[in-house]
Amino acid sequence: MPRITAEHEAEKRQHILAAARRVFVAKGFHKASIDDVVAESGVSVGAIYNYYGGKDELIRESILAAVNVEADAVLADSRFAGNARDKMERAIRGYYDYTIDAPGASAFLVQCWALASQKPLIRDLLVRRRERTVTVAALIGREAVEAGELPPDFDVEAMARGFTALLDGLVLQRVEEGDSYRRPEMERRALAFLDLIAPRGREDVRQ
Amino acid sequence: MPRITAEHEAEKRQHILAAARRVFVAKGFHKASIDDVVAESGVSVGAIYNYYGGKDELIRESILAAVNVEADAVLADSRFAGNARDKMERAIRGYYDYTIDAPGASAFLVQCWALASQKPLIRDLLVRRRERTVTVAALIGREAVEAGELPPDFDVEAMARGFTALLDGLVLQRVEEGDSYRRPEMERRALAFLDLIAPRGREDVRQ
DNA sequence: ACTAGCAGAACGAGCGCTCGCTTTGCATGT
DNA sequence: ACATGCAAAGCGAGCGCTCGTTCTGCTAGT
Repeated sequence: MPRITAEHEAEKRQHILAAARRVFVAKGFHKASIDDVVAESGVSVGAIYNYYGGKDELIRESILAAVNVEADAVLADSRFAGNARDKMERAIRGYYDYTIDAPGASAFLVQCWALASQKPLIRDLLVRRRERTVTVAALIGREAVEAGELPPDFDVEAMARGFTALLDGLVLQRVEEGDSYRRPEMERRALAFLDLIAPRGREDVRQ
Repeated sequence: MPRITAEHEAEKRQHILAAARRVFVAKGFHKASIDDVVAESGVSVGAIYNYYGGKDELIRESILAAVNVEADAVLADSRFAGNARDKMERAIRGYYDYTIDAPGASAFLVQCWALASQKPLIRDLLVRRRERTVTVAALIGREAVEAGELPPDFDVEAMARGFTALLDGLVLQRVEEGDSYRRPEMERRALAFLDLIAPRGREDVRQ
């Protein structure tokens, strides 16, 4: 006779995981201790080990959750209609919302990249994350080629990967800037690039 | 009566630091232990503590050295002559040489970014590193504006920061790709972007 | 003989995790 | 309605281990 329903269990797991995430953001994966999670969550050590196998599992689960949230956001935004320029702009704003503006999201991601060198499992997670965003960017690029907004022999795949590099690079700048970060200024960095590629209000850029 | 000369001392410091760097790359700053540095360098714990104040100092010094090496490379390349496109291309290739291709350089940098959230001192180092590369990129951009290769009201500063974001984003992709990394393919990602901005062999792109 | 330089044993702090005990609240018998 | 039993859930002191750092004694150059 279980005293807590499955839904209660899921809630508690969520509670612990959220606390762990906050600790990871504040201290980094390695410096964060289980005691920190205890203090942040208000749940005892023993209880935490009832719900999760250990620190490693907390790390893995928190990364998985973060990547999935981001993926949902990307997919939702990719259904947006418009020309390539509009779509790109929307993709950029979506990225800002979920990965740069969201509290701790950038700091958390950077921790993940640091772990990726040592833990192949986490590296794979990040690779899959990238493939997803590259896919969306490439889709937009191919549409632009078909619409004549880009030359037909244009290397869409390479451009798409370069574009995601730009977005991730802004995550790093977000971390570097810390409290002095201001979103409008940072948005301009991606949009200035967009202006070079497809200036606002122009349909056919070349040919 | 010192039995080793100052030059010998500098050599030994270098030897220890190089070993420490290799360990940091392989295991990350936190997982790396002094014992690992002992094993890698062949120098005993006691000796290491004769030359360095502790692990933190080893970390700080190794970061400082890495940033300085990179800075020298950037400055050397910025003296190159040519149009904006050629300069950008050269800057990209220089970045590949020193920060993406060089063994462990990417993995090391990513570790630094992860530390930056927790250690303001390291964050400052990275910020100064960025200002340097942004300065070079902005210089090229301003020249392009003056030469009529870019419109006069173009936001050079924002573009320069976006450009460094792109380069740093490729560092992350380098880490994600691990052994499957191939330089030519990755070069195309930055160059495809360049093609959008200033196609090869065209002097005046707009107006 | 003396001391700079080095080696590695020893130390203490801090960590993840276990384990035995306590608390909680539902199922059941009355 | 209430008391009782009992398993699930929670708790936190403590164990074992790793790590950064210190210390003590040895070696070898002068």
